[in-house]
Amino acid sequence: MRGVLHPNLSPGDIWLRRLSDLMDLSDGARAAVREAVSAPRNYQPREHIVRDGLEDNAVRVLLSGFACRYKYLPDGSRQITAFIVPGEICDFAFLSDSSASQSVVTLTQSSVGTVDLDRLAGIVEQFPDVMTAILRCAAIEHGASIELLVSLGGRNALHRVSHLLCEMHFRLSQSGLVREDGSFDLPLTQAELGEALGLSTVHVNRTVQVLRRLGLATWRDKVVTLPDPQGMQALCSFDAGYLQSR
Amino acid sequence: MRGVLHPNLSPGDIWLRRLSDLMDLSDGARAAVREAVSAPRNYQPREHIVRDGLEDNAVRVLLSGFACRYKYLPDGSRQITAFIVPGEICDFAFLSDSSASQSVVTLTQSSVGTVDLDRLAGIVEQFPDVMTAILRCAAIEHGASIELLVSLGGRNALHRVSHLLCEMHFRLSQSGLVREDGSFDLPLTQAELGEALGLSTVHVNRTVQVLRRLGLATWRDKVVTLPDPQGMQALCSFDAGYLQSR
DNA sequence: GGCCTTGTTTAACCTATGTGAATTCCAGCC
DNA sequence: GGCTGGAATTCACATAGGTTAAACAAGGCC
Repeated sequence: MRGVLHPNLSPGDIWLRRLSDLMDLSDGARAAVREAVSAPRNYQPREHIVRDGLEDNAVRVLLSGFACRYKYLPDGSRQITAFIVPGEICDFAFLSDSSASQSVVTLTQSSVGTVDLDRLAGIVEQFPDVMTAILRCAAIEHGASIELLVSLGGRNALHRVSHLLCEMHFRLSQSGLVREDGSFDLPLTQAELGEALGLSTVHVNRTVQVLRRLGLATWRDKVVTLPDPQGMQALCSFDAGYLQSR
Repeated sequence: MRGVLHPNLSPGDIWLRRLSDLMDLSDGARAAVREAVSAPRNYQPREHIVRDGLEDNAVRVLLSGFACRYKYLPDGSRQITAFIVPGEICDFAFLSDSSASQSVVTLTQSSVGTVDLDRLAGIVEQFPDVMTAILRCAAIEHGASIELLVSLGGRNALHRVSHLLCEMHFRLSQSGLVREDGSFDLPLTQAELGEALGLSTVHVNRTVQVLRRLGLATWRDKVVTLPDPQGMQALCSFDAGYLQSR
């Protein structure tokens, strides 16, 4: 039956889509990429995908669900450093076998595909554009960290929250996960948002309510709607440049 | 006279030292790297090395002096995202012609060497280890951003300041810029420290004084001394892992 | 239907850090 | 030897956001 019911669907498609957005890829490269992604493995919510940056010679791509990267602080609290949405690479340590030990954990039920590192090396050798695309992923990921750093260092709570909502809106729309009416699933708790934005749960809540009162955002049952995306972006001076390839 | 007075000194040496620390390089690779670095160009304090991420096909390496990378916030204030010390690459945008527009500006009189991108491509092709070393630089740089992000999101003022001092101590010692007695030049103003750590100048000052009273750090005339590095590291749970290659 | 559990919301109070404005310090300079 | 300008320091006061705890809502489960 393999391939009969979904002759054109493969787990690697979502990653392929992401890479193709960042770099024009030849048909050969496209085929190689999509075939390189393994059968997905499923994860429960709060299950670790990567622990302390320890790897096993594979690139992991989130195929569905929601995850985050984080580091622990000495007092036991957790600083979330990035949210990971479908189509994105979970951890870029493979690029340099670096030792910056972050962990990656799911926030919802998720599925993850893996690409064997040796196999990827072969693909990259044959199709250098794939390496370019991956480096662009890494650069965007770095750009997003920097933007979060800027939020933490220089923006107040209202701007932090709205900037993050704008970012998620943009990223999820890239992956085709924003609905017609502008709403999208954001399966985070307010506590988790706080762990990323350096805010207490209570204050995240206060801030979300301000956005509601301003008519700029609603967030109920894990669904966010931005009725006035322009106004939202204006509020926090959001500019998606850092999420795009030039 | 060229080469006579300093037969073994070349502007590229400091970069070579850095790359060699991160990756064992063959003699051929070493020679290629050191010869690839152009004659240094000098910069005055507060002069831009890179503006808005705009490039001109060259990698820039800080050879001497002190610089920082930053982004402006909408209110005109500046968030410093990284300090750059001698031997480090000013901007990694060349790796992916990314569009995350940061600027790099000197903090002191500095000299900068450039490596032509085409030439670097040739070197990398012949000596892939050089690429590995550069990717490790990039990973460490990313690790440092993440650590700053963690500081801003989760550490109080005292921990932020001491963590940064520990980091500078470590990085400068890697470049051989820490003296026997443990002191090192830190040519920043307290205002600039605040722009990196998300603190007001006044509060940076208060915090430095606490460190002085604790006997953990002195900072006078742009010279920092950490009389008790262990104690300092313990105070802020500093772990240099993120600054090293595994 | 009652009862956990997890997440959101509200309220009262507290504190780390910001702000604005002097003041002091010091290095260069005329 | 006084003047100037940037940096460090001090002081008085303001506030954004943290903390603790309690109330509330809703989904799963026996």
